[in-house]
This record gives sequence, structure tokens and C-alpha cells, in this order.
Amino acid sequence: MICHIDATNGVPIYEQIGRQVTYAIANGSLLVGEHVPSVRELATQLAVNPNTVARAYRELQQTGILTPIRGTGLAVAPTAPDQCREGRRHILQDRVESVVREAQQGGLQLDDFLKLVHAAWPTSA
Amino acid sequence: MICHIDATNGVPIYEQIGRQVTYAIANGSLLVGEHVPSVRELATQLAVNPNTVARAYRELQQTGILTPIRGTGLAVAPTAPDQCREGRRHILQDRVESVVREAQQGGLQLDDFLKLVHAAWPTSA
Amino acid sequence: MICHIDATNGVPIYEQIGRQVTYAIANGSLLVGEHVPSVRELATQLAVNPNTVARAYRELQQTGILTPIRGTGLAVAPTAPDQCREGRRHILQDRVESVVREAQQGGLQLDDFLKLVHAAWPTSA
Amino acid sequence: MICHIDATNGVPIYEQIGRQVTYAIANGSLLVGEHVPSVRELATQLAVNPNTVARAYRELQQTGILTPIRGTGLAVAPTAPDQCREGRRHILQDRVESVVREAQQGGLQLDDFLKLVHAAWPTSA
DNA sequence: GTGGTCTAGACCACC
DNA sequence: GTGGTCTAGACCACG
Repeated sequence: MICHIDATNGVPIYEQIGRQVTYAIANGSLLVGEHVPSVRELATQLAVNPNTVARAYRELQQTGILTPIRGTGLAVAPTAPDQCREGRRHILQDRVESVVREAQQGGLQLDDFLKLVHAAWPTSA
Repeated sequence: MICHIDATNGVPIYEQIGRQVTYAIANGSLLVGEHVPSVRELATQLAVNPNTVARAYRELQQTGILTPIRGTGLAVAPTAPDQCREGRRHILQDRVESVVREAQQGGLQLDDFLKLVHAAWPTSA
Repeated sequence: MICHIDATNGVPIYEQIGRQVTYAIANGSLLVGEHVPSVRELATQLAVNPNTVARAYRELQQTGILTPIRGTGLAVAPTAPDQCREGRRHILQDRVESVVREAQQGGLQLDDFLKLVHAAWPTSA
Repeated sequence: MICHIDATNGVPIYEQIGRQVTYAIANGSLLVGEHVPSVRELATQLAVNPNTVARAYRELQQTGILTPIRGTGLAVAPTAPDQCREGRRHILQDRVESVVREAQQGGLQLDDFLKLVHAAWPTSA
């Protein structure tokens, strides 16, 4: 599993990890039953405190996305793909709504806003 | 000057105040040379601690948007409109880029993303 | 009397006025018995609040540099020149000591400091 | 890190702290990547309110001299030494220019001024 | 009246 | 443990 962490962008690291796992499952990069990397392994790979990875995994367990396999670590739960697709939609919808709200406070028109989006979308060129 | 503060959305109150002032100047609601509301006045109006408003105003001074008039309060600096338009563009561009990046990590296509935007834009209905 | 006021350099305006008068007397620009400008006159000339000029004059009276002449305003007191020369020496000595202290905290050597002085002294070129 | 604070000299405490850190970095007493003392630690050491230290540190962050390491404190940023040497030069040059201007308004000659400097410089005795 | 500084103490998120 | 935010209230200098 490949994971990009940005320790400076305000989003808590444990949440970035959780999202990356969520997205990977939603995309089918991680399949049901497959093991995620161990806490230690992922922690060293990301140069992050193991507690932080542990926290991310703990929250993924609490939402039923990961399930512990005795003695071998954590695996993707059967219900995870649906949950993750739904979770992805929810996260992105929230973020879009938030940035739209901000743009409106700033007095932008829809046209101006769409220009910003197209400018930011890399493959739209 | 009208100002909407949401104490629950994670963004620090002092930063929300700073942005509202920035937007007001960028929009021309606050003109060069005009006084902003006094710290105490705005604090009571927003039901917020005066220190919080003072912090927002202090940062606006440090960036040269507000300038102190000894004993009479703070006024909009001559260079402020340009700075504020630029600042507004910068804030929104950053946020759009960030959410676009997130959407791509989640595997969204541009079409799907634009649907989210249109759904979130209130006046597009 | 000519007076240069800088409203942005942190030094209170009333104190800048007081110093300018002190220096003028020490230099002999203002002679014993001569009248200083009226509060209103100087205030309009400097584009400053009359209270501020009044405060400066009040403090000069309290130190015996200015003396009130019934009905005609304030005049330079007989003892003023000596006081002002002493006052000038005191003010400058304090300021020099303060900046020297700062330079030493910053780890500067005497040589480096003298370079700064020569660079700043306009007629030393 | 050793720090001398004088609560009576008009200069705000938070600014004195900021300067001491700046000087320490400029002198090489604080190296790049090294942690500065924690807010609470320095606050107790200086017998000052933690908020005051926090404010000093916040401004050093805003200028890019300190950089936060999530959960472990603040460290000296890579560009800090250059910035701090430049900042030190700037602070001292400003102060020297200001006192030189004052001396000239007071009618001093360069010779007289240099005498004051030598008298004030402790190790020149 | 204005802003600026400082203190004291609470609460939060993160590591 | 770390920094960050916010509140509450006191005091000061300035105009």
C-alpha cells in the first residue's frame, strides 16, 4: 500500500492514514480479506510514530472496516468496500460543501469558482 | 461590517474574523482609510472575547492590511484592497487545490467532482 | 520653532514634542524669555491633537523649563538652558547605553558596532 | 538557552524573548533542527506566563524561524540562521540610526557621540 | 474613548 | 508530554 503523508497541512496524520486506507479499499487496491501492513511496518515506512498508525487502525476497526485476525494482524472486512465507497463520498461531499461556502463568503460567482477548479484539476489540461 | 462566526467548524475564530475583514475589503465593503469596528465593539457584537478580535486585528496589521491611527483605532491601509484580493484568491485557490487533490486520491473523475460542486452551490438550483 | 514628528516610531508624540523643545533651548534656538507657540497654534501646525501638545507643555512646566506668563502663554524659564543641556545629555546617554546593551546581547564586537555608527552618521561620508 | 528578561524597560516581554532566540540562532548557540525549550519550560524558567512565551514563539513561526514538529515541540528551521543574522543586523541598524538621528537633532558632533559610545561600552574600559 | 500587554486558567488535538 | 485556542479580567499609554 502506498501512502502520502503531509505532516504540515493541518489534517491529523492518523486521519490521513485512515483516509488513504479508505480510498485504497474503495478503489479496489485493497481487497476483502487482504492484510494491511503491520503497525510497526507502516510506521517505519511513513517515518511516523507507531502510536499514530495504531490510532488510525483502531478507528478503522471501530467502524468495522478492518477486522483483527488472531495472531496475524488486521484484514479488510467483508463489508468494507461498500462502507469505504460511502465514506469517500461523504468525506468529499463535506469538503466540497465547505470550500463552496467559503467561496461564497468571499463573494465569488459560480463561474469564477469553476475556473479555479479547472485550473487545479491536473488532467483537465 | 457584518460578520458570521461559526465557533464549531474547527477554523479558529480569530482567523474567521481575519478572513471576513479580508473579504469585506476585497469586495469593497470596507474602503481605504475607513475605520474597522473597535476591538471592544466587534467583540461584543460577535459575543467573543476582545482578545480574540485583537489577535485577528494584530495579524491584519502585521500583514499591512490594517494600520493603526494613534488613539483612534485601526483603519484600512492604502495597499489593502490589492493585498486582500490577492489574499482571497490565494486562500480559495489553496483550498480548491487541496480538495481536488483529495478527490483524485479518492479516484474521482472530473465529471463526478463537478456534480458535487453543482450540488453544493446553493444558487445553482 | 520647527518640529519633526513621526507618529509611527513608537515614541509618544508628546514626548517627541518635549524633546524638540528641549533641544531647541539647549541649542540656543529658543532663548530665555521667548514665547513658545500656543497650544492651538502648534497643534494645527503639527496636525496633532491639542491635548497632546498641552501634555508636552505641562510636563515642561513641571520640570521648570517653561513658565507661564499671565495672559500671554508660556515662556522659556531662566534656568531652562542649563536644564535642557543636562536633559539632552541624559536622554542621549540613556539611549546610547540602551542600544549598546542590545548590541552586546546580539554578540557584536565594538568594531562592528562602530561601523554601524559611522554608516548611520550622515556627515561622516 | 539562556535568556535575560527585563520587565521594566518598555520593550514587550514577548519581543525580548523573540530577540534572544533570534540572537541565539544568529550566534550559533541554537543550531538548525534543534528544539527550543517548550513553552511551559521556558515560561517557568523566566517566571513569565506561558501565553507570553507562546506569543513570542508564534511570531517566530510566522516569520519561518521556528517550525513545529507535531506533538514534539518547535525546532529551528533550516533557513533560520540566515534570517536571524539578517534580522539581527536589521534590528541593530535601525536602533543605531534612530539614536544617531536623535543625537543630531540634539546638535551633537560625531566626536561627542563616539565618546558616549566608548563610555557606554563595558569592555572598552 | 482607542489599542497593547500581561496574567491566570481552562480545554482541545496530537504524538 | 507538546503547542493552540479561547475566556476573563487587570493595567497601561495614548489622544
